[in-house]
Amino acid sequence: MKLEQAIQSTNFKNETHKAGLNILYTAWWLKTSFSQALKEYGLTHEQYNVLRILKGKHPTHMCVRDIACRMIEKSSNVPRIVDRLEIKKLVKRSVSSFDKRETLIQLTSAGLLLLKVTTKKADELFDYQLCVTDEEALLLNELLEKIRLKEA
Amino acid sequence: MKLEQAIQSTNFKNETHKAGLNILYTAWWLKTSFSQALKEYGLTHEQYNVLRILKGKHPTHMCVRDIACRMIEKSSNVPRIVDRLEIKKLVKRSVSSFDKRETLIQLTSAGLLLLKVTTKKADELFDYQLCVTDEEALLLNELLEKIRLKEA
DNA sequence: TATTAATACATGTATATACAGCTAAAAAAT
DNA sequence: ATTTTTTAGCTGTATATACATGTATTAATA
Repeated sequence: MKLEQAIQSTNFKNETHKAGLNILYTAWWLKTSFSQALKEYGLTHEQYNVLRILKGKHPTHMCVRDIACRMIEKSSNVPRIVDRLEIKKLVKRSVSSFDKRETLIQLTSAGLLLLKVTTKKADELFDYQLCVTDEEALLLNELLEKIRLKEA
Repeated sequence: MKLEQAIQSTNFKNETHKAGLNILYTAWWLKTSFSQALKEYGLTHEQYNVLRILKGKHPTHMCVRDIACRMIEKSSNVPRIVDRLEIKKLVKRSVSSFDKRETLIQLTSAGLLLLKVTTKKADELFDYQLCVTDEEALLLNELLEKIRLKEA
């Protein structure tokens, strides 16, 4: 669907302005598809993101700060997301003995198992849902990284 | 900043997978910059979006459903966003005489004035912040619309 | 016409974002 | 060694998303 149909608007200030809205809309669309796929496993895409990040270090734990700086949305409230995951027994909290301020988070075996299933599902979704060739994806990545040049 | 730095990850399944994450991250970055700019006017970007949509029909009113289908994020809860705008006296609610189920929303003069100021600011931000040429923006738009081909 | 279905919006709940403030612990400074 | 500053994570509040349900009104149907 063209952006014009999606948001029922035709007068964009210029092509760059339209690109901004197009990025926002595409992100919403992608996030929604993704959330749908995770729904049957009782995970939100933020919870899934935290589990994925933890898997990168498994079986070692990670502190909250290290998880936070790997999140796609930097203003995510990681302690609260971990709360939800802990209730579902997908992760385990412990206090660091090196630095008692730090909370260490670790995947449980249930978390690891659920992650295995959902990762397969999520990867399939990405491959199926995103209609671009590798070359186009590469070009898209270059353009997105260029558009963000004025990043703080 | 490269995506790899932004989310401290290097092993993407493939270029398309990376593009998906890149879109999500870029959208977050853009939304954040945008919200920052609107902050001094006490508006969230969703509230701004509703005001912009209303302006398209001003001085005529619009019903909630028509606003909703023009929102970038389709699952936005428009009645609640209108609540906030109404408290700030930026919009006015009234009941349709044709169909008493419909709530009609209209910009107030205060809303119109605030929109004038914030639109200038927002447009400047877009032009300044997004580092692409018109040709690149056009290409980006084509790629984003292609990637969404499997849209429901 | 009376009943049923559909529509428009409001409202409730769980989760998340955005951001400020708090507490405890560690690091730095005096 | 004591005080101050910084850091890490938790908690509170306002707003938003995602989704389900409720209520009034209109449209459709028997």
